[in-house]
Amino acid sequence: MLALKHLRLIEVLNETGSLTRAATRLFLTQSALSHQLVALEAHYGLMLFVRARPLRLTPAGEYLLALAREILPRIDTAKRDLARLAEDNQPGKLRIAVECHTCYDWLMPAMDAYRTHWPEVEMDLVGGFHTDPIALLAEDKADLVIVSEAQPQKGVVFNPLFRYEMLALMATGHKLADKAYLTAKDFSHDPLITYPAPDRLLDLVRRVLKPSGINPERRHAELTIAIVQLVASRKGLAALPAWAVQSYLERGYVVARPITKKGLWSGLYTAARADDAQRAFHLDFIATLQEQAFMTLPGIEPLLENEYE
Amino acid sequence: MLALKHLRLIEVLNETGSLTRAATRLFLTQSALSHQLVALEAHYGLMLFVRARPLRLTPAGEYLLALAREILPRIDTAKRDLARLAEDNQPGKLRIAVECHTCYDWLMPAMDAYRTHWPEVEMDLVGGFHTDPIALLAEDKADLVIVSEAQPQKGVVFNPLFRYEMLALMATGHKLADKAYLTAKDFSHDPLITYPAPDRLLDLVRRVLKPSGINPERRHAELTIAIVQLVASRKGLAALPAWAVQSYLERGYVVARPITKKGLWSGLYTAARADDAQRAFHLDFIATLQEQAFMTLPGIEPLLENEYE
DNA sequence: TAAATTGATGAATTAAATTCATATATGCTT
DNA sequence: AAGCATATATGAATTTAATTCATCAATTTA
Repeated sequence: MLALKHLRLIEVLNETGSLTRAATRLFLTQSALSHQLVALEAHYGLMLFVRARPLRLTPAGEYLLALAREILPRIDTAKRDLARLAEDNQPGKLRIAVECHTCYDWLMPAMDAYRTHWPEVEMDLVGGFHTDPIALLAEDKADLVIVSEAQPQKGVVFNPLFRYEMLALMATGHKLADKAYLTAKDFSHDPLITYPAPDRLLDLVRRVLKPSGINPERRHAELTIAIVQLVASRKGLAALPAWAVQSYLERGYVVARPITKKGLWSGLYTAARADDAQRAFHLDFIATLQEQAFMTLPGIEPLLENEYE
Repeated sequence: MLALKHLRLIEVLNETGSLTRAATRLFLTQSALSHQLVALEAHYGLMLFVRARPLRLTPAGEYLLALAREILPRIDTAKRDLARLAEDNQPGKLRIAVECHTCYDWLMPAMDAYRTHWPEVEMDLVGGFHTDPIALLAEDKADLVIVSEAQPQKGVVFNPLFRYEMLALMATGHKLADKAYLTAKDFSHDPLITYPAPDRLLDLVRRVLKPSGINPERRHAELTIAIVQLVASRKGLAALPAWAVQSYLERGYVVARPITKKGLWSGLYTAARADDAQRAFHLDFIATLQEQAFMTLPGIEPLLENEYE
């Protein structure tokens, strides 16, 4: 009894305040965590969390949280050190190319966290836009690319990061705001405000508008905040990841609606050369990206299976 | 991967130098530990132990040993603290009565170790000899008794500690030393040197000599070393636990032989009042006794099942 | 007040760990 | 160097533990 998984549970449960959200972060079900928690509490005859929403720690729980914060980083460091020992000590390189504009928001903190763990790995961002970013791998101009589709390709390994919902943005009081969700046709009257990227990379255009033969007038902006500002100023509609606009929605700057009845969900993957893809420094970067994403981005979901180290 | 059990394995394996001995200490089979070790090594693509006898740590193994020594005591302390939190904070009392003379050898270090973990528990040794030590529990003169037999009794809970072999001791060159093992008849000619205890507590007499109707002349000594000295001086035979005489055998003072073909094996148990027996401070004392015994006494075996916390 | 979300729970399922049986390796003795 | 004793490795069978599934009860939100 009292295993590392219990310490992880307590740490995540304290952060999320909910078994359901903790389950997402730990790639397990709510039921699994409930069983774990109940078993641990029963074993010591103690309550660890007050059963209210959000879940709050009891003093005994606080004690274990302190233990977790002391022990787990030490264990994680040890795992990395072991992985390093197993490698042939040739330091790795991570030149990262990013397809999606919004990604920078969470990529930066992830890179920061990673740098402290792997100071010897040289990191770089490959700037500029590229029609085929995966080609950068073969050309040896990038070592890791973040893309929105895992198109199987020889010598390239993809790893799922997470999936998220794209929301349609409109000005408050826009007539479309009366609808529960938008369809392709709803986009035909207003200009569409997007990042300056080819249609291929715009999920809304590629997967919803183009199949319906709808091609609205365009207007471009470089930054998320600029797009939101244009929408709020009734210059048109936009489609952005839910996690990128959450804060603007809360403040009431704009209104968001799902796209199509089921919602428009996109995924993100990493792509890398096959030989790099199994090295420890590389796998740990992916793990860090995910951890950071699930920690900071609201409403994202796991994408396929994932192993927690 | 990399769980606390792996750290325990590495710690014990480093101490014992052998999977077989480590398995005894951890109440598992050699096979289980071999699988654990191989799995861990395979996961990180590293060797942790050099496969020679005795098993020796590789640098990666040393790293994990250091980790184990850092982490495990912290975890063990936390377990005790949790148990303490669950109790109603009423400190426990441990008045200990011991039936067997030799037991003091390992009881003292165990009590020392325990005292550092549970400073608030008042410990005492109940001196003198008692015809029925278990009665001391009901009389409230002792809280824990170490006995050699678990005679079911109402209100008394027994816990197995370990089993060990009793060896017959004789002077070097004694004619019985030619035999591979001794039988009851072999004890009829020489005096029998024992602790000053009633026959009921002498396993050799109770289980081997008495059933055969053999009753040799007696001679008593208080201390193990005195008994060994008398045997070496050809004053008679003795029967003592293998772990109590190992060092004398190694130095060639006396010779030891098994008693009966299968060997004469005895067990040790703790006995306590039922209400005490499930309290954390009490269970942890038993765990400490066992840990100390398996750590210091050679040739002892587990007795029935046991849960490692 | 209804609807939605969340946690709890027993049973079924799946996965993991351990044992068993046995082969292979190592070290010691003669 | 051969044989013996002891230790480790390993695949398969078994057991045990953990997770999921399906649902209910409780709580919060609309």
